[in-house]
Amino acid sequence: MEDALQQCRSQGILTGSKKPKVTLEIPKHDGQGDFATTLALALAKIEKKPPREIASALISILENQNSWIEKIEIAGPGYINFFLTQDFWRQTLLSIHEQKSGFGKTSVPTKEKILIEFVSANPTGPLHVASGRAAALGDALTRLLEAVGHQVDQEYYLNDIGAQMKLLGRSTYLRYRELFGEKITLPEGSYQGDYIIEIAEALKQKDGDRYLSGTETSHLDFFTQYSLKTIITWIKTDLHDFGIDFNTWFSEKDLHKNNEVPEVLEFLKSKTMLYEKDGAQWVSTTPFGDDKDRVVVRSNGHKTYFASDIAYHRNKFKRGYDRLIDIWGADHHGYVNRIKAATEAMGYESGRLTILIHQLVNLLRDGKPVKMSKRAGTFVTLREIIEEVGVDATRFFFLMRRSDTALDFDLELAKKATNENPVFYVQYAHARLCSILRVAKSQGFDTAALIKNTDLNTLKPLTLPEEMAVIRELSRYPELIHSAADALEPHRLTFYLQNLSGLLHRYYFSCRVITEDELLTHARLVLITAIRIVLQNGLQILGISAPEEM
RNA sequence: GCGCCCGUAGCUCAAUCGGAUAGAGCAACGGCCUUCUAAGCCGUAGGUUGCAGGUUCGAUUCCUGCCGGGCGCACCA
Repeated sequence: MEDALQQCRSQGILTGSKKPKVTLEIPKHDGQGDFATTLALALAKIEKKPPREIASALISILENQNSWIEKIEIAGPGYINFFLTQDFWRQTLLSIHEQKSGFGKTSVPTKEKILIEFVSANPTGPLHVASGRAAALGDALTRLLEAVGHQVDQEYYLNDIGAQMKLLGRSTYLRYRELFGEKITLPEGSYQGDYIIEIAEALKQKDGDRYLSGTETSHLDFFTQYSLKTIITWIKTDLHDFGIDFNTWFSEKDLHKNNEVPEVLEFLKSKTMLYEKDGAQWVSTTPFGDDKDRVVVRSNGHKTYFASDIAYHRNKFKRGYDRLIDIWGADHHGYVNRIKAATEAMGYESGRLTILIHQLVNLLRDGKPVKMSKRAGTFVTLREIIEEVGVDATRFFFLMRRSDTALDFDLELAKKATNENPVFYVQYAHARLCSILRVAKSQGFDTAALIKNTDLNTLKPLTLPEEMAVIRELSRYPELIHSAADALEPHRLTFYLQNLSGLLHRYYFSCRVITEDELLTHARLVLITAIRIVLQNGLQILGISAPEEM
């Protein structure tokens, strides 16, 4: 297109100098070609000529230039619609079989080194639903970004120090005493879930009554560390069973141990981004878009949580990452501006930190909201959900919506979900393909050999509109992966897979793959194995299995 | 009060950088299994894209105001 525009200008047909961006899109409706461009519309203003006139000038250059082009039409106000030959589409099947699991991924080895931090729930209890959404999102994003050539590490930030930790230790300690018949009252803000009793019980089994004597203070640290260790193990196990193993578990305690918080404050001071007021130390975040400057050291000498957060982000950058992605729940969105401002104050480009906000999950049971509170212990855990619903369905469910819309997760619905859960629709499409392949094999077809001997000629029997529709959708896959990765929106992939599955089911219904006609059967086997590859590739990115039978 | 996110079919959601006639699933209604898996397919119905302006060839998309919902606004962690 760009060449055509250039030629028009050098031949004096068009006279403008500005060059609009040339984009190709896939039209929504039949009869509008395989690809279309709005270039003539965009040029109309620059050239001061009617768009249709510009379009016909462009077409005169474009015609007969490319053997894939069947015909070109001008439509509506000045769209240029391209109709491509069937060979063009068939040829994408060859490239799918050539690239296999690499189809849709870029061949460029490493573009950027990215650290994606997600879940990072406080280790004061088992993971619950909202963390599951973050987990599914972060994990799918990781593979999406890897598919387009980035190197991605996954990190979990552990808030393993501070007041919450003390409270956790205290809660376990009191439950422990309770197990020996003592009457206790849990203070305001304690963790009251049954899992605390579970931890205390395990300790009683292991060590008996040895912590009954002595003061609470003398045992508190032990109880804190013991509870913490137990809970971290739970969290790791739950995530592992959900299909996620983080590259690093970053401890806030280590951050303090290594003196990084005071260091970052010194660093900010050296950049004149730190000042003292009212006995406290403040970071200048306002010049970078924050509403107000923020306190990092309180007048009582205590460093705020925000101070550790700044130090943590500096630590990430210093480890050599080009880009950081944080995934936070909507309940933390108020912190986006300040942490972005703080990283800018340290001198890091704002574009290098992306904070992705996901809206909260409304857990429903029979359509009624389940009130959840970690402290009161009334929450549904991620484990409970994956045990009841299954990993595949849970992940798919979490990834079906754009991250910035609230997600209703009805447990009863998800549990009985056979009809209503779309993951089955996609997985069934895959299983169906496998089933055809099994039958083909039993009838003596060697699909692998057929694929090896495929070329444009052997694909000629593929002529039906249903077949072209599927192939067109397959060819769209690499571009879809790129745009989903750029936008950090894995949900686009779930929609794509549902759509592709729909095309397959429709094709299955209207055409038989295995027929008397051997050449046709060959071509169709090549087609369905290509569909299978794309379904597998897509499901792999989402972290969902592709079953061969259902 | 201020800030961020969302308002699209009865419900849950899409809509490729501002593009053509706004699409799926579920629910409803009517059809399709002597055939490679009916966890499937086909058809019908369903809309003033919250409201009102603005920007332009063109707006679900961008801007302003309003209405409604969610979340957040500490020298807390």
